[in-house]
Amino acid sequence: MMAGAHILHVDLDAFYASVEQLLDPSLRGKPVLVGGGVVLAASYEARAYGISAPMGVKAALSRCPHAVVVEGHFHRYLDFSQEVMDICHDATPLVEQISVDEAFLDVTGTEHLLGSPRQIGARIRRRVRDEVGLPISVGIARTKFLAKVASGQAKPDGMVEVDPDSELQWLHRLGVRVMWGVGPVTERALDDLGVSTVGDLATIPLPVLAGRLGRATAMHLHSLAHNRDPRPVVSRSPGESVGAQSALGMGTTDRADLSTVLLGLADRVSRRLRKKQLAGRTITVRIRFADMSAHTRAITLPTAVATTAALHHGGLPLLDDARSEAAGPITLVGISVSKLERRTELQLELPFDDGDPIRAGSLRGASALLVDEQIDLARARFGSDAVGRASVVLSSRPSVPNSFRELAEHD
DNA sequence: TCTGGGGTCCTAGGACCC
DNA sequence: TCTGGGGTCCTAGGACCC
Repeated sequence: MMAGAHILHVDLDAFYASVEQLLDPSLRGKPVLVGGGVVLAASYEARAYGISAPMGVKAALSRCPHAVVVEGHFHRYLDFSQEVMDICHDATPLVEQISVDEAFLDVTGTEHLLGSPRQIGARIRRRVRDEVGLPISVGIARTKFLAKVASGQAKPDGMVEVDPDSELQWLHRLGVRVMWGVGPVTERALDDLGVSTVGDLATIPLPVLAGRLGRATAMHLHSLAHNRDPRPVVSRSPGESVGAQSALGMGTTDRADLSTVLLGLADRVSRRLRKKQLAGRTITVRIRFADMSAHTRAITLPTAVATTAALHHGGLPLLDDARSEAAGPITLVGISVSKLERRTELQLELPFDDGDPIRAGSLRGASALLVDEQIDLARARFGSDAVGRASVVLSSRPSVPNSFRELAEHD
């Protein structure tokens, strides 16, 4: 990193749980769990009992019987997130949002205008607390890695600035789990090498590390342990895949049930693709058996697709194939689309009852709204399985009819 | 503690091309 | 009939993150 860079990492504390406490004052000061089967977020009051995501709610309640479990207002979370990101953008245009509740800010060179990084961080924390109502922690350092670790050390509701003159001393005393890229498996592998702190890690020669962890992981961790992190803060790319998945409780072996689940997921994914005006060439289906073993199948198509029917039609054979890996109930089904392309045209298949059961084709992309209206229209006419029936018709035909323009003209 | 839903990145092998 | 070295694309699995 160039000397003198000033990077902030901002991280909302227990985000979902904090929003719930904001929306319902009776939850404030209490242990709050957001989630259903598993804990998605736990308030700090709950964390004091050793609860953390993704622990099962039952297990969490056995540790803290008086914890309050709430389902969560997931649509609201995005709004709160956006308000916070807007505040960040007031400090610098160079904001890299890395998830719903975190971002990096590069404030290098804004000192004259806005004050020191510490003053900027303090102002962001104050504004988020006063204007949004949420606690947020801030880490300040010369690199993204150190800033991220610092915000972790600052939690909850604090701010930590890493002194540029003593970065290594500060970093090396910490446990390796603070590093991005070290999870349970890597932590165990490092433990076998006698490594428990970042300082320990820095003493291990790169070839030894690579032999144990693989080349890329080794180089990554080796660099970070030696405080080398040249990654710049960049405004976020559009994303590389869109997916949806659903856990099925006890699971099922029934193919019709699985097909229905897949259809629902395909519909969710296709709606999001259309909203972003994206389509993808690779469809990946993922399943899980009761023993948690996971299997995936993928296919890459010659052209990008974005419709429910196309995803369902493409994904069902993949699901069938993945199922052959083992016997027993499927406990999770997921589908995702990658190799995304920006679309100027949107595809659509709809069933009709005028003798010709289906028309399919493309529509000029500016009318994403129109497409959603068309699908809603089809649903209203044919019921919720309209798109499912369309896909059945499609699968019985060798090729997709290509005259949707007619449909657009019909309406 | 028996596990949600959204993602990213890496590895290894195979097919295929020149 | 047997065969190098380099590259790209694809697929399956796995680790990790929030």
